Amino acid sequence: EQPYAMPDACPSCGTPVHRDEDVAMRYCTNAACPAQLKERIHHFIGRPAMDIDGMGAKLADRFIDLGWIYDVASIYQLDWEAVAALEGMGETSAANLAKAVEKSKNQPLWRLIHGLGIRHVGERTANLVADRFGSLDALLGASAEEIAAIPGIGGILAGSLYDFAQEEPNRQLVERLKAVGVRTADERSGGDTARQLEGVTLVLTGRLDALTRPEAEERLRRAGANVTSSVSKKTTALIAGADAGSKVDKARELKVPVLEEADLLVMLDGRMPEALMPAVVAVEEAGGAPDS
DNA sequence: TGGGCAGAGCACATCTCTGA
DNA sequence: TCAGAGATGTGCTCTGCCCA
Repeated sequence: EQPYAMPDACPSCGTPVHRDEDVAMRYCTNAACPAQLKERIHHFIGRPAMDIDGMGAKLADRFIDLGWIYDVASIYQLDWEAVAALEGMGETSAANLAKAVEKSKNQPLWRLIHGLGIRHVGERTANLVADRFGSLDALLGASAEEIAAIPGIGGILAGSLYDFAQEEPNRQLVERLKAVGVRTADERSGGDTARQLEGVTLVLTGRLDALTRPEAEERLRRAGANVTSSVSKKTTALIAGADAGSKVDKARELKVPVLEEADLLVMLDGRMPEALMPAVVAVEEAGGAPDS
C-alpha cells in the first residue's frame, strides 16, 4: 500500500481538475477531453440508456480511436461494411450491431435523456423529465423554475438540466440526433394505458427467468409503479427472483411483502397478485403513495 | 469445433441529493 | 439533520460470437 494523492490535472488531457466545495469528486473541465468522450459514449450505448445490443465499451473505444465515433450522433453514421472488415468482427456481428443501432433510434425519450449524460440525471430523473416535457425540444425551452417544479427534482438537478439545455454544443447535438433519425419525443398515448400499479413502490432483486430486470422495470413503470433500487419502509413489495441476496432479509426485517417472479408476471398481465392486495389496500387507505 | 474474448446481467458498496 | 432513494463504480459469472 502507498499513500495516494489525488491528481491536480486530468490524467487524460492534462487540464486542471475542478472540485466543488463539500463534494468529494473532482472533474476534468475540458469538454473535449478524450477520456470524457469515451465515457460519454459508453454511458450512451449502455443498457440503462440507449441499450445498443452488441456494442460495449471495448468496441466503442475502437470506433472512437479510429475516429469513426466522435459524439453520440456519429454512432448512427457508422459505415457497416468497414465495421464488418475489422479484425474480430465479421458480417454477422456487423449486421447484428447495425440492427441494434437502428433499433435504438426509437428508444423512449427517458432513455435518450439519460444517455446524454447530464450530471445527476439517471434513470428515475430522466423518467420524471420525459413524463413532464414529452420532448427534448420542450425540455430545451424550459426555464430552471419549470424544471424544478417537477416533484422529485430540486434546485441542483434543475440547474444541471437547465445548464445543459443552455449550452450551444448540446443544442447542436440534439439537432444532429434528430437529423440522423433518433426519436426525440415520446408518443403520447392519450391516457389509455392501464396504470393499475399507480401508487405502488416495488424493488426487484435476484435473477428473473421470463424477462430481464430492465425489461421488468420498464413494464412496471409503464403500469404506473414506482420502481426503486433499495428496500425501505415505503416499499410496497419486494419481487425476488432466483439467487436473491440481502434485500430479501432487509424486506423481512421491515415486514415488506416478498413476492415471487410468478407474482410479477401476474402484475404485468394487468392483474393484482393476492400477496400484494393487503399492501395495496394500505396504500389506498393512506391516500396514495408519496411519489404518485 | 473449441478456445478466447467481449458483452450481458446482476449484486453490492459507497457517495450524493432531495425533501421532510 | 436525517432517512430514503438514486447515481456511480466494481467485480463476478454466464453467454454467445469470431476465428484459427
